[in-house]
Amino acid sequence: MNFMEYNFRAIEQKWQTYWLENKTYKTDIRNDKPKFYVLDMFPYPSGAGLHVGHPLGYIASDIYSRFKRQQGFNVLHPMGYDAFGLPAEQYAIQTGQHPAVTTARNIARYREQLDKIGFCYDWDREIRTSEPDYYKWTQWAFIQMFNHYFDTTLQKAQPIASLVSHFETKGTEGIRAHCSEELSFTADEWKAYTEKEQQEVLLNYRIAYLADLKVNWCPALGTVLANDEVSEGLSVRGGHPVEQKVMRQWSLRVSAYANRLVSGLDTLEWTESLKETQKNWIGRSEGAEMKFFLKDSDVEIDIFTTRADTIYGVTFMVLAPESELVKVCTTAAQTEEVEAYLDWTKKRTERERQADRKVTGVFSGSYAINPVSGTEIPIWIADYVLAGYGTGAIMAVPAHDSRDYAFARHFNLPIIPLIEGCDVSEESFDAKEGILMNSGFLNGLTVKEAIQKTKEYLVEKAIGRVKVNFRLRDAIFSRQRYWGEPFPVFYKEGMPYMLDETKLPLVLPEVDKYLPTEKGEPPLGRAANWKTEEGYPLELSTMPGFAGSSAYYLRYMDPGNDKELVSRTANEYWRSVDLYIGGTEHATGHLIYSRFWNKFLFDLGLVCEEEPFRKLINQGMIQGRSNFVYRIKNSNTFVSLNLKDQYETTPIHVDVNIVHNDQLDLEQFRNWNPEYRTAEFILEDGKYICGWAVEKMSKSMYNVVNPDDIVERYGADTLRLYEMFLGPLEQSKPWDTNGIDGVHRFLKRLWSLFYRDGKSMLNDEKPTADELKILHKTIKKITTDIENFSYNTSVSAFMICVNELYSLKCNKKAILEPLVALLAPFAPHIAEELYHLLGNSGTVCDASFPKHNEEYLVESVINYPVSFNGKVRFTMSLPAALDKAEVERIALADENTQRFLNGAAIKKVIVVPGKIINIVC
RNA sequence: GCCCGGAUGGUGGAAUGGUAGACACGAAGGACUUAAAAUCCUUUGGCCUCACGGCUGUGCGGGUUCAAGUCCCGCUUCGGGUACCA
Repeated sequence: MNFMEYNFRAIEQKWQTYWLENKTYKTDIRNDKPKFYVLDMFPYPSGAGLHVGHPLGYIASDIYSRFKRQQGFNVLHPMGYDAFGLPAEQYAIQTGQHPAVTTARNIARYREQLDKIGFCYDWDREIRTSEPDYYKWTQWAFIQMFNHYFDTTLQKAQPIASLVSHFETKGTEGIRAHCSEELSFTADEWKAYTEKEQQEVLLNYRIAYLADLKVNWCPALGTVLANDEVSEGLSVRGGHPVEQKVMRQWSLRVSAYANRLVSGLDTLEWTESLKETQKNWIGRSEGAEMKFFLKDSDVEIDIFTTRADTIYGVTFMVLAPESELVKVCTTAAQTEEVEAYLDWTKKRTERERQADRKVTGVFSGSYAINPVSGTEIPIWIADYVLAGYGTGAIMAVPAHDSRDYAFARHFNLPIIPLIEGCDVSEESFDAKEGILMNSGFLNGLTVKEAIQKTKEYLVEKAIGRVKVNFRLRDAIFSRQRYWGEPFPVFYKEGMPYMLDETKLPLVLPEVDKYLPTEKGEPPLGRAANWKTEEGYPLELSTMPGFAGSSAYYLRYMDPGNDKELVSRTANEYWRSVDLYIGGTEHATGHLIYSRFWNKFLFDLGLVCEEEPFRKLINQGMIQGRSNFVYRIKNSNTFVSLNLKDQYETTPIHVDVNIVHNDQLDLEQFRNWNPEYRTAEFILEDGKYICGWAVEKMSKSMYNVVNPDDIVERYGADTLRLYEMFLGPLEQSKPWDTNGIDGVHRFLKRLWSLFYRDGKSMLNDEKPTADELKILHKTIKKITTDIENFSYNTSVSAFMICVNELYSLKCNKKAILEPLVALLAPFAPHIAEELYHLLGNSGTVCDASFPKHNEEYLVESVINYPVSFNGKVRFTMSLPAALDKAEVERIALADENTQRFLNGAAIKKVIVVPGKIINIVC
């Protein structure tokens, strides 16, 4: 097939068909090649389809995959769908349409859009989390978590059976297991427990466990949510209010892995900011746990503090309203007041509590004794102390903690400063610096020394211990929804049991409606025969969104395996993801859960790498760029941007797809909306220029750009190059179609080096030194740019290269052939066409990636800028071979130098060979 | 509040401490064309100058250096994350 001009539609269609028919992107284990695993965060297939923001990361990973393949790696680059989720279910509730139907339709649409962009995915490995043969392994992993506990000494998961045998011989003595609550019983007591009691005890240790928890309940969605699915008291999906509620729910003991989740970060090539986000979320803090005693009683109140050094400044204690000690500490006289306060706090939603930071609290009536100073201090109850963190009780040091300070001021409690020279008359002194005073044996020490000394003292006197606390909470794993993985769980006497693995997958049943039952049970309560063969009822909740995405990268290694999640052979070959590209929004959700899940499987010896994602790149968000027209008040007349100030106008969003380079297509505008059929315009220079603003990309702003439309108009290669040209990959930027003509022009110009006026321009002439220099400079630049994910500068390097070859009228195969191989990762369609035009067969995907030759890059002459006191005045060309002294001598002798010196004395001359000459005078 | 990023022409952006503004868009002028599109050529940070050329310039104020967009200190401001976490 010959093309008169760059006919991208025909070219792209031709090669997409070829790649499909020849299974160009099929991947298998190849022991003769090193592997490389490139992964995109798989999408949730929403009804809206892809907009131009979605492919940004996919294009970046595609370029890298193709690059690695051309360098001789066996590249695994799969794609699939995170197909369970709320939107399909909400849609089902409204329409009665089964979520599987909408999901399948959306996937088909996604696939069609993805195919048009020419990605090198191995679609034979596609997975969908909502397919039973996939979620079988999600259910299977859950069973393993149920059957294991976390040994805190070994810092790894162990079979629950070994815990049971320990209980049988020694009870809880010497148990080092991560648990919800510290238990204590003997072997005999254990044996005396009923089956039900034993099961209840074991739930306290299991990695997947059922417990009564204070959860985030979202009434509008009718389900509980994990902490990362709630932001500022509202659900992340939908923005509905969330309240706190105690419910019996499945949870994953993610917190057991907190230590390893923090330390593992050091082994990863992630950005510092992402590691920092995870560290903050996990929230490791080193401190001390300390025992206070209730006055005249042996009731013990444990507190956690990171400022053990401030012990002499404790002037009161505070309990969280939910603390079990509240009842114990409340005196008869205070009961009424305390109960009124508890009632009030219970009614407050999380959102109200966060929005309204008024100081509130109530005195319990009791006093505690400071274990170090022996001072008597009042015990208060206040909701600024959280039940879920530390021990739910604090020692308050108003002089050195701003929250305690506000509280002390409000209730007129004493404030004792402990740092020499600090001023606490207006605010607390929170900094961890200074010299201690008013602090008994700690006086004269620095804060750091005092913290250490206090910790030693606590241990010595047995009134406390060194403790590391984590902010990370266990992940709530139940959702009261339909469209998710069913739990492989049945109930016997109210206790949960796992289905036998041979019964997996437990397939999601049909229901008549996707709503809770009349009794308020989740939708699965509507399913007929939702019980085991033996008649035991099955779990009614389903798993959350992150369940299916937690181990999907493993499944891609061996997607068809019906015996195992992944075979040992496949896992040992592909190991872990070498490059993972996706958005930062998953920093505290998916990326924590996946790491946890993988570490658990690693502990069981089922996967060979402890960390799933070695290198991770976050592509920036593509924001919308909206266009506006300006309607003159009370008329149907629109005035162009630069004339609008002469009138009283209202800005109106206009569909960006009928605006080109900020110029409105008047005809399309009139047809866009019947209201504008009769619109009149006041133009500038015969054009209507629109205003613009950067906003979120959304339908209501009419700024959604569909990649299909871009492909239709310019071709996939232009879309790919343009998305990369837009700016640095990791930076957020607005989508702005202005400028796309530039990269399209580049491809046309490249084409014209090969083919012009209907005939081939190619020749076999020997390249000149200049041409070789252009080529090799480009090879070098592109190679380092790809390795640094600096794709925007790659595209400009290609433009420079083609512009230079164009002005040299270079149509030599010897230059153009390597150039095509170099461009192939970025613009595979045109590269494939040109590769064949050059007489090659097979696919450009296997053309080896060119290597630059430094010999061609040697400069013989250098254009030295000569500056005086750092200010450049003129340049001079000198042979590159000259050494420092010679350059200096020639430069000083130059008449220009004498002119700019103008008689001044030279103090110093700096010569950086190959760079610059600077004369100080 | 705390943590992490940014701030460079009309616009997107380039620049291992070494000629700021590469590359591209837009704009202006020109060639070709009946015209448009496409293509090609020229100019394009600001100010002064007929010109040669000069001055100025990377959010603000200091500093280090022969030399700072780049390093250090102090601010302003815009994003993102996170929060009564003791």
